[in-house]
Amino acid sequence: MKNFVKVMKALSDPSRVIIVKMLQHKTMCVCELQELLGVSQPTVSKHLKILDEAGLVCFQKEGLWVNYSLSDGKENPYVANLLGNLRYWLEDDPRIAQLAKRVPFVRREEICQRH
Amino acid sequence: MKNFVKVMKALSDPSRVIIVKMLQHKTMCVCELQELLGVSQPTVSKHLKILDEAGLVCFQKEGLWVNYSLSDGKENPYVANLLGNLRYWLEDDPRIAQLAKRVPFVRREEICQRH
DNA sequence: ATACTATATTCCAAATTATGAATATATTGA
DNA sequence: TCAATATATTCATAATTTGGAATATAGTAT
Repeated sequence: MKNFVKVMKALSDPSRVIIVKMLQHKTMCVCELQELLGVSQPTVSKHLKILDEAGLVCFQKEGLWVNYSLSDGKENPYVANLLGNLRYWLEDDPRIAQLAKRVPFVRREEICQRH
Repeated sequence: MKNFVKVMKALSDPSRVIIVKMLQHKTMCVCELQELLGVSQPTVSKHLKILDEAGLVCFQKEGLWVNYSLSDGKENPYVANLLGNLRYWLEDDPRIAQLAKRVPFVRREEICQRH
């Protein structure tokens, strides 16, 4: 129950749903997501932590960058099912469709100082 | 997006998840659910309203009683999918398993004054 | 070591949510 | 019409959540 509710809660916030939908297109670091969503860096970090703790995303450190990607959901049936369905769900959402178009052009080299 | 988040939010609360799991077994009125969950009547009513507005449950009035049952989810893909999966999910949750055993013995005639 | 920078965490205020007591509503039966 | 009752709503309060400013942490390069 606790685990199920944690996954539902994680997907109960539009910003986090958008993060998930964007990560379907590309693994991204915090600053790329920040640029895309237009919110503060701590806000993105906190959303990512909630998604991580629900098992929806995972991350890999690469120097100063932390690359976030979608979890494969192997150890969590709720995650596997929802991430699978979210490939199709919300594709017609205006905001998501609009942001998705920008994903290929969001590049950390152009956002961050160090590169 | 709004609709998706509404469904996720509705399933983000343990009490509401329990209500859904109990309604898998039997259509029940408010007082039966109240008795089963052990919370106040207004609390049950409000949880049911949230579930109703998310499209997860529907109700039918029968005199003073209002019978709640699971929605068929026909007009909502998120609802259809989640209610379908919830037939299997959480079956091994201790609290849910324990409450489910009591469902057949919760009868409005023994709870309510009027019958 | 030191300066720099991407990310995480802390702290706080505003917004939202959950709960129950009190009250209102609606249906029934006399 | 009036009393009784199942459910819904209102109101107040405590708990949780969200977002950003400020700060801490960790990795990099000089």
